[in-house]
Amino acid sequence: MKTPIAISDSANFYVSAERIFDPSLKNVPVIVLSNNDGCAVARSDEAKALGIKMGEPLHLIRDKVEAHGVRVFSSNYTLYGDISRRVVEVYEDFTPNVEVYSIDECFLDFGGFADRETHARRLRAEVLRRIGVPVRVGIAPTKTLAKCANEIAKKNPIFAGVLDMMDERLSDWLLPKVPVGDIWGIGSRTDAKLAKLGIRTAAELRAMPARQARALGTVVLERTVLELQGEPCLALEDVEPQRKGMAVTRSAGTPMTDFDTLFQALTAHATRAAEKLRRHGLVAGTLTVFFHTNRHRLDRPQYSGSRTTRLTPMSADTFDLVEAARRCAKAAWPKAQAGTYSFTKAGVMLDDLVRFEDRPRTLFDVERPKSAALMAALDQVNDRFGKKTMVLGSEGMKRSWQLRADHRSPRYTTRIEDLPVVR
DNA sequence: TCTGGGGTCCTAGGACCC
DNA sequence: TCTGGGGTCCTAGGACCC
Repeated sequence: MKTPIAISDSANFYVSAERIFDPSLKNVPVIVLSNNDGCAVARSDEAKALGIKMGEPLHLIRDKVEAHGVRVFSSNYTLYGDISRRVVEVYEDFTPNVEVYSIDECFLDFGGFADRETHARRLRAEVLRRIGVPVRVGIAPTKTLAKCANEIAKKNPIFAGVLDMMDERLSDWLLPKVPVGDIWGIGSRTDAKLAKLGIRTAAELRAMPARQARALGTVVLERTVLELQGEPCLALEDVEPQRKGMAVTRSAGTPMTDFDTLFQALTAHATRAAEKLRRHGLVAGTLTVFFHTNRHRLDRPQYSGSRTTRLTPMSADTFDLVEAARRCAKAAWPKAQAGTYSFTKAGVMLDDLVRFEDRPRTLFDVERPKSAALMAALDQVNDRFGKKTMVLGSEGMKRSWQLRADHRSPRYTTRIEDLPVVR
């Protein structure tokens, strides 16, 4: 039998977290707002019952909030992070392998337990007893099916928070009742495409040939179909991956119409981004700046600008990042139509992150990676080891050149004379 | 002058997730 | 008037190289 995978998620997590410390919040409508207090991002069941939607702007629900005495909170991510870690500790008592998927969701290796449902119910009771947060558990042979099971358990109180869908007869019976848009990985765009083909349920998507799925969407949709068929394409990742990028983005309180104002905002974002990098002990290899007009105002002229630049050397230095952001902003700024647009959102994104201690110590100017000498070196490597080989190992090398397989792979520094190690 | 195959790199943007 | 922020992965197209 295939290894059972469980996913456990907390119900209305931010609200549940707030309720731990304030019993007066029980059984009353509660919402938690997004960063700038703009939208409702978590709602208690009572708030949902009032028709408050996920992501709904606060200003559109003011009347409801006042009429029903909805308790409103700004988000407190420090608190939620702490609660989340404590919930994970409980999970770790119930399974050897935990993948922390998000602040309120974990995939759990449920292999080797004879009575999975009882095990899940015990886990559920223990999280509630020790932390005070209600969770729901879905179990299935693949992550996508486990998410389905979790979703079904969430919507149907009859399951009392646990659904084990390892038995195929059970998924055969349930998947026709799951709207295709509820499946993990199917967003609104794909949902619309599938609707045109008359595919409305998880069971119907499961029946789609993998090739057709790939043609209609991408490899992602193909994997979703295979996972629905019970073939695992997504492994349990129980080691925390090195993060690949980070971003600092904000909506502007007052729209920005001139370059200096935009650059002022971007300077603040780049400064915060540099601090964030250093806090995590990282340096970045790539910086991207973007800005765009208000997407909710289609009656006004729209513009979105973005520009990416390489940071050489890789850096977490505020000055370097601000300078790079300035270059990018200038390049993306709509000079010809200056004054036409008012920008309401801007951000700085950093990619190709590596730990500070792993940063390449450059002995030659990587601004000119295509210098004749480097190209000659690459050719020489290719001649020697065949076209496929580009990544040079690091054993016994003397630093002189930097080579890599592609722009995302790690860099290696070596001398042409010392090329024996090739992978 | 035209014709190529086989690559990498870079950029921009789409789609989805929580 | 006010409508989030921070991530991941994938694809396409052009520039450029030999």
